[in-house]
Amino acid sequence: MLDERKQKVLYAIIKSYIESAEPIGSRTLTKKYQLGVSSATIRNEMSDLEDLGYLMKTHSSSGRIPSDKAYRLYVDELLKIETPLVDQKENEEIKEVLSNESWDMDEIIQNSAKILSALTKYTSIAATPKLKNSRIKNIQLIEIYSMGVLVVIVCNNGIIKNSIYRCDLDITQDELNIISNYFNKVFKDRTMDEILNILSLEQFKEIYKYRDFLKGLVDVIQNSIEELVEIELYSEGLMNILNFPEFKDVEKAKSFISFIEDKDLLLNIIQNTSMSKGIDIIIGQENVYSPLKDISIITATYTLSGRTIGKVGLIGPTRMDYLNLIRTLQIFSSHVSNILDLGDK
Amino acid sequence: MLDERKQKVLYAIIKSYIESAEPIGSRTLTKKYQLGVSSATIRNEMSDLEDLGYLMKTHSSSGRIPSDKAYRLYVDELLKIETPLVDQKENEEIKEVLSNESWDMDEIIQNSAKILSALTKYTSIAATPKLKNSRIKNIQLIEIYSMGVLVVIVCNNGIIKNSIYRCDLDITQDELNIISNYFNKVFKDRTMDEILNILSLEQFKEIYKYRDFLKGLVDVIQNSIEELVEIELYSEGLMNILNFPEFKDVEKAKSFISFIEDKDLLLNIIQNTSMSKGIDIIIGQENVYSPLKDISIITATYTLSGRTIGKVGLIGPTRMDYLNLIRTLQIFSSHVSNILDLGDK
DNA sequence: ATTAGCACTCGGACGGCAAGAGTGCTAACA
DNA sequence: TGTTAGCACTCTTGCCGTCCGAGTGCTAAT
Repeated sequence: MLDERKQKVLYAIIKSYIESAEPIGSRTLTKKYQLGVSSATIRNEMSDLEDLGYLMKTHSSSGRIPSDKAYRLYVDELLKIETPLVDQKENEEIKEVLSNESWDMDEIIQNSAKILSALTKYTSIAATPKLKNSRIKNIQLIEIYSMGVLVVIVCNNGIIKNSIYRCDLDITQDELNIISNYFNKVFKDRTMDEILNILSLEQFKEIYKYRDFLKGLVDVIQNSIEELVEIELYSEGLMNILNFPEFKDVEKAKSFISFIEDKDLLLNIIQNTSMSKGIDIIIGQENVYSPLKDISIITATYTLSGRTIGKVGLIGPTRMDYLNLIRTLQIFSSHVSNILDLGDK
Repeated sequence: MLDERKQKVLYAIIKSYIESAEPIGSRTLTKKYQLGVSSATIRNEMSDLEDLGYLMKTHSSSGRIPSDKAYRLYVDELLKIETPLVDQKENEEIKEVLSNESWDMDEIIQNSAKILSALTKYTSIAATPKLKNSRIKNIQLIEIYSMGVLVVIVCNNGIIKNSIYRCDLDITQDELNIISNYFNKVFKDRTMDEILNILSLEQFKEIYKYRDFLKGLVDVIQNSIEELVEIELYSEGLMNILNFPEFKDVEKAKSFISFIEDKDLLLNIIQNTSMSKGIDIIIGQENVYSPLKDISIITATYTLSGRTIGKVGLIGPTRMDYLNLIRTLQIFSSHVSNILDLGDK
């Protein structure tokens, strides 16, 4: 464990580096922060901190920059503070901005990413919920003249999915109602996963006379459910990273961007963080994906009726502004959860 | 009008510059292309072309680069060729890639932008149709237990919009059917614009007993239609721009990006191009928006049953590969139109 | 344990210099 | 008269040496 002065020095360096992105030396540090000792003393402390693995030099006579280990110490400290110092103004702002939302869950999540990146000036990501375990609330078939049948699936969490079943068969709305009533009986309170498993023509023996019609319909429903179960990943504010000096080199920027655009990889990484409630942070090389050993990812979960169903996060250089981002993300995820719960009432 | 040799020289310079982004000198030009004369002659021709406004120098002893006027001459020539040399392979490729599409028009347009940027490595944009003049085909109200009423609006061009009307009022599905039948009667064959104008409670005197219920419903319908009438602009492949040497300077890249992100401005610019069928090109300073005097925009229209309803385009440096992009865009827009017409059958 | 002082080390900015690519002009040529 | 070879001149780019400032690490004094 670091003694008090070492920690004070380390935090000062971290803060300075987060601010300026420049290595900092002992003399500048003493001028910027009141540390109560001379630059020579700081010099010794810095040397010790380097031996302990918290600081690094970019070259033999440069100032020091924090290592991943230092950031880890720093954020763990930040996360210990249970109730974050909620900035009332920011709180209201987020609430305000989120409140003009529609009730469509997909839209809420996607917009969340947009708002978050606009608010923080970082790149944001948001993953839609895994719907494996959500249930079908209602399924409706509606005749649309000359086009076919509109299939509307409503889930218990407010998600609505519709698709068109194009068919030439003559079928009346009354008959469609019979079929959809039957579906509702069979699907009632089953999870998506269960439905995918049992979905086949044999299930519908009792309405066998519609089998020609059902044949195609079952496919349409299956496709719809598969799309619902799929996790979607949105990212916004990609461009924000161009404002960070560490990405002024276009090649670096490009590699960052192709990383973000590889949704599968990204999804994998954030799904692997703990699904427990709260903030999760991956710093630099803690990330298994080596090409991007100098970016950090902060994620928060959002919940629906208490269950964790998705994630929202921010990505930036390891030097990111953890203090403020953690706070923003905490406020944000709780507001999103509230809105989702409201939609589910 | 330019004599044949001048034109030949000019086109060689244009092609070379499109390829390499480097100013080219007389000697290099003669080595690269068989022009049949010596570099000194070319030198004279280049000097003439500069006087005519087709070429520019980056500094007093540099090679020449084409001016906007030169590109204009060049693309006008290209556009004169009525039937483009359709590359059969590319044709098939685009067809293939587009064929896996859903029937949702919004999705088709958005995916078109994605595919186009992936195919060309340029930044693409696509504008959804103006639906002012499309008509409502069908409107349905569906009860969703404990959530309210699902409002489904189907347009004659296959677009479907649904929204939830949250209300606590007790109303049966039979009553909902009465209301939606009434709506269908009133709205039948009216355009969106017309409906927006007449939409008010007074219209529904005959079903006055539902007025409490209708009060909120009318708002929901109005919002839905307003969203349908709005033009949406998608852009994809923003990052592709970073591959062009002219944007290796991060500041330039940022200004390009903020231009693309200003959807209103962009929409304005592409809406102002002629709505006639075919390809439209804005080169450099032809664009009224001065901050980006060195980018070009190529747009093509797509149609639904013969009527032009939207645009799709590509954006890049003025030095963009007009020849191939025009061809790709032509093939592309005709395929998209085909798919839309199919969905409308 | 702390601090002042000093020698030493880098990176970055600046200036000069040579090489390379290009131009414009002139004079000779077919 | 149009074309070409030749030459002087220009401008960019990369390279090299130098200088300066910010930093470190060590030693000796407090």
